[in-house]
Amino acid sequence: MARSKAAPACGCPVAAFQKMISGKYKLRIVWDLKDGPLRYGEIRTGLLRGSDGSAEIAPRVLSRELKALTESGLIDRRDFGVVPPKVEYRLTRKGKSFVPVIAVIRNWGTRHLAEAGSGEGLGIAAE
Amino acid sequence: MARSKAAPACGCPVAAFQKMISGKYKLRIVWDLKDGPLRYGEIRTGLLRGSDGSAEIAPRVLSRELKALTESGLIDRRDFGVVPPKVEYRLTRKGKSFVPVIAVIRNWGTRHLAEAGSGEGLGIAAE
DNA sequence: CAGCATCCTGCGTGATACTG
DNA sequence: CAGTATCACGCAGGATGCTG
Repeated sequence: MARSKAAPACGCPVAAFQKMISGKYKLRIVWDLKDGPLRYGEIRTGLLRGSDGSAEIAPRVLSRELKALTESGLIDRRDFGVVPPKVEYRLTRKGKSFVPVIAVIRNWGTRHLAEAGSGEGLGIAAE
Repeated sequence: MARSKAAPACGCPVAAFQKMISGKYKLRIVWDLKDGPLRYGEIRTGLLRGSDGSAEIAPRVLSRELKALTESGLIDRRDFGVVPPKVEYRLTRKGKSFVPVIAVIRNWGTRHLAEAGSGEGLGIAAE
């Protein structure tokens, strides 16, 4: 099965998936975005909940994750271009279709890892 | 830093999930194991299919992934202790419960990433 | 407020050689 | 056959400081 040329060698959706969500925050970001658009700062704040409180997220990191997600087509960047900068990130259609997948993961994790509901409030996988 | 606490701070199953499958081959390994136990060499060979043919997998890497998966409780190591070494790896109960999750991932990936049918044959998410 | 520029570090990953 | 040992490298990711 000669593969195309530039086509990544993965050959398996799983590899692409792993690459797409590589990074500590990507899944969290998508998940947090499921309830609606969020601003940069809101995402950042949301990421801090449930994490080690002491660790602030480097802008560089978050920025990169956001950009990667955008280029992956999971989220969409909306720049309002106003004086006090305002940028919102929202899920694309593709991103929304990905939410259930994360739900499955969370569900499994909750059952088999028993990682405590904790920080999330209670919006675990119930909705 | 200081993440060796008993109670992980993540607060979210997703983080644990990511950590558990961190590594390029872990998901592939579990997936390949779904059809039954495999020996070290078989896993290695199986991993090469669909990958860049040129890249051999370093034993050190595979070994570590296997060990990590074992410690994660997803797979079980069975050493026959015979002269020509023979070791089989098989999914644990937990590992088997994880297969459907991978199936969902593969399913999503196949639809939204259209990453080619892969070399997996076609037993995508059907079983 | 929402980023980008720069430096630095740990570890995941690959390659090679050796052993039980 | 099934690993372990060692060396080296690239990149994710954290910490600061600065800008439009």
